[in-house]
Amino acid sequence: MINYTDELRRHNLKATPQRLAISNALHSSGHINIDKLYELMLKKFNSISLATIYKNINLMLENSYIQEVKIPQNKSVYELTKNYHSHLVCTKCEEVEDIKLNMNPILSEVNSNSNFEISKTDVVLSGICKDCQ
Amino acid sequence: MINYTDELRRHNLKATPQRLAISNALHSSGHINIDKLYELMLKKFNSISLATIYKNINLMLENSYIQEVKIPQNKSVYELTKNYHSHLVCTKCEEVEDIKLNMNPILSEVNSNSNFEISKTDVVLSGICKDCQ
DNA sequence: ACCTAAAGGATAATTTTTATCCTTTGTAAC
DNA sequence: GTTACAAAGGATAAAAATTATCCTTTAGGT
Repeated sequence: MINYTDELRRHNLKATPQRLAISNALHSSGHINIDKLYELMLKKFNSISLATIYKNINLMLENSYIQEVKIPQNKSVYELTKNYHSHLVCTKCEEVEDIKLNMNPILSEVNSNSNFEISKTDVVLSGICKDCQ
Repeated sequence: MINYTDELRRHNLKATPQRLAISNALHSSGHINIDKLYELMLKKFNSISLATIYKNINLMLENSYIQEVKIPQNKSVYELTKNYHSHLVCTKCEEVEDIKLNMNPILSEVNSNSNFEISKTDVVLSGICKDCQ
């Protein structure tokens, strides 16, 4: 149970109990979608409003406290902002895991093929995870 | 104005005027979201229903006639199914373009780092396109 | 030309997300 | 520790996005 008070404040977010709980849910799940997050939060705060979830997710996104990961053929999941990484998605159990990949080969390939100035790369690799094989 | 009758039938889709028009809109725009597609279609069929757009997009996706591309911080766009490729998204003009990239460096990196069996890769590179620089 | 399953249009219903409004609370200043 | 106030939470309405329903029309095989 990590205390995210300072981390929230560093992103200009007041450290409310709901936000601390959301932070911990994101941390322990790694990646979670809105519905599952709401379910989890209801266990801690039996009267938390779905609007609170949405308002916080949006504010946390704006302040770069969290990131959205768009999953092919599925709902978006959210994660605490970390160093740059890519994602592996298991199409069977739907788990999402982080993976650090070297983007240089791709970036240099784009440079030589086009005049595009890349500022961000989003890579999602789908397949079957170790446990599901 | 390409005739997509056969191509539709090859994907078990009846060649209706609406579907032929959607096919051409996808072809000429390259990538388009639901709203813009609906706008375009209204110009051809002044009484086309938005439900028709949704029903067709979903059926075309199921039959792999088209593909969805999830754009970071934006709405999904749709494209006619083509050979595998990645996407460049301009964060200024929002245009999406295809780019052929060699995924082998990434795939072999995943192989050596994990036991994940990759079946699909989705790569979206965001930045500023040639025209917007 | 005929038949029938499938598609289109209109619209209702659902689902998802955002806005509103009032009460409560985190936090900075004293 | 108290106070003050902007900001956050909860309840709920509203809006936006997507899907379902139902009846009419039509594509495409016979």
